[in-house]
Amino acid sequence: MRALRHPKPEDIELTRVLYALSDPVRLDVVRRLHRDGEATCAALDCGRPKSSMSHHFRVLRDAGVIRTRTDGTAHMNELRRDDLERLFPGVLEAVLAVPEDARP
Amino acid sequence: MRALRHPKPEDIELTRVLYALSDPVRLDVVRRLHRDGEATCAALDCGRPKSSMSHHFRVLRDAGVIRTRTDGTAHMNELRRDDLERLFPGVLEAVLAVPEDARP
DNA sequence: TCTATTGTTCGATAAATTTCGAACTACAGA
DNA sequence: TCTGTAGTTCGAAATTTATCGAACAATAGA
Repeated sequence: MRALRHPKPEDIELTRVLYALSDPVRLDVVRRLHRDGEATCAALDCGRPKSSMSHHFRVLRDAGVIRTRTDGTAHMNELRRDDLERLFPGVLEAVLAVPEDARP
Repeated sequence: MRALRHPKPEDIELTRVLYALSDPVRLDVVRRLHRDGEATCAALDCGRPKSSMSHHFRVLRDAGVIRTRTDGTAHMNELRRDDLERLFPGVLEAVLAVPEDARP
């Protein structure tokens, strides 16, 4: 697989992070990573085809929201809590604290 | 002028709020409203034509981020801090706390 | 080595968004 | 009433995004 690009902390932009979090599918992924700590792409599929999910993972990765490491043939994803908290204190925390059912 | 639609608190969605905040122009508007308390559309133009700004105000209004009241021929805008804080505690606060220059 | 399993990448299509000028509405004031 | 000011709405064009199937790449295991 081609190397997965992860932006350096200095290159993470707030508007981009907010955009990445503004999609229901991606927010769901982020919430599950928050709950489970980390998970493979397969474990996070939201009923969509792999290519669609791959797109969403890329948006999250490019925005700096998640970090993906290779583990065999699987890709293990986790939140970049450390970087995000340092750059935008409280933002991710507050978003994750919102009850999931608030609205579809 | 046609009545400006403001979603009821129960209809405000997190993903929509995040989306509204994910645009540089709109985030700038929100930051200025935070700093100045309230402002007319004219006072908030970001060098763009009125029709473009009007579009952004509508996105913010439809998402539930701002409230617009008519004051003569002017439209006075303010953040819906109360509603947002009750629905999504800390989200707006955290976003507004991020230094403006963080990144273009 | 052959075969699954995992994901990514490539097109292509459909749907949303952004942007802007022009036309229009509403109110205030001379 | 006539004029100016403040914003919205209407198209239309240009970007961007989302989605999905199909093809491809990489690793693990039999």
